Amino acid sequence: MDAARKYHHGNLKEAFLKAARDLLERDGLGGLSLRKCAEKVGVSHAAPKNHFGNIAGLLTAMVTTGYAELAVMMTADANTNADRKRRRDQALLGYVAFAQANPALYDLMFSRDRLVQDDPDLLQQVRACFVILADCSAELGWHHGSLEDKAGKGQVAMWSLVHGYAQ
Amino acid sequence: MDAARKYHHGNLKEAFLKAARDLLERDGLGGLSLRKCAEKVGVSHAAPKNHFGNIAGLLTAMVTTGYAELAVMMTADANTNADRKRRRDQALLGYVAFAQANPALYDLMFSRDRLVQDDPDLLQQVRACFVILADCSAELGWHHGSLEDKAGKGQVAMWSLVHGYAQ
DNA sequence: CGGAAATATTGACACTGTCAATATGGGTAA
DNA sequence: TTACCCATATTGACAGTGTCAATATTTCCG
Repeated sequence: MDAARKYHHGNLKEAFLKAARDLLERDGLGGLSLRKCAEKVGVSHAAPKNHFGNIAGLLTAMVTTGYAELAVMMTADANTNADRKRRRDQALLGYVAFAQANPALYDLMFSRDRLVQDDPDLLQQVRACFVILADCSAELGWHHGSLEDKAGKGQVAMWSLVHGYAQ
Repeated sequence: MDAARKYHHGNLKEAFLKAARDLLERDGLGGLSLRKCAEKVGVSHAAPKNHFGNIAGLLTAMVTTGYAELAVMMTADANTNADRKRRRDQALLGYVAFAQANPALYDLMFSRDRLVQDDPDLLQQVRACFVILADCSAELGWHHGSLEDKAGKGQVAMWSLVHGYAQ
């Protein structure tokens, strides 16, 4: 059976994520609703219940893919033979580029409410992005002070800077 | 006539702002609605229309008062005879203290949607807070480079740092 | 082949923001 | 004082939302 036509109507989960992403960037968060997604996909309004539970689940899943894409954009040069400084610049520029390319999604990624904050998949992707930024700050000589400083304040400061700049 | 009993039911605008603030911190942004505010104040559900237009207007007015309070907390020591470093620390600590004391409101203050971004009162209060942070960064010797750097990058970096830390 | 489980639909419900029409009362000019 | 105007508040209605229970449909597997 075609992987895109599993079950009754295909891979509804990914279809919903794509529809939600389109609606988000086109009409903003205010123009995004479960029912509009369902109509766009061509299923009934209660279909997403099985896959996401509630709208927070859908938004959380979408944001999780956003963090995955962010990590990709920050590590585009990771496997090239560019030097460390070049890779660090790529990471920071990739971060800002992602925020500019997906403004509505980026805002949603930092929305306290509306998301399932303790979702395991979400936390995993967030940590992955944090690690990348951690490597950046480690290469900047910000790790003066204790090891705890290096593992904490440095990366927090790095994320704060680039996040504030992007915002 | 008593200032608190103007018109039919008193100063409804401030009453709504207070009710909205209470609901926001108690139940979060998801538990805040125009109708709940109206019920809490004791008026009909369409009463806020005259004062705020729509819910974005109410949230914007509430956020505007939030920025005003933030400025107050950042300048608590402004008129004392504390030295510059002391005042700068107070500003940054006041910023973080405000964010911790009003988490839901603080999140809302950085919400792109839901607010009327070009509201004149809001912009004025935001600029006031920005100026305070600008003074902080100016005292830190971050103004290397051109004057434009001093007036731009420095303050942006300062706000980014403290905002990211608070978040 | 047949039951079990996953998946999707239907219908309903409470709740939301918004609007038009209407009512109410204060301020003010005659 | 009186009559009018306008700011303010209420009522009723509407479309849209998320969510749930009950039901139907399809796929999977023994």
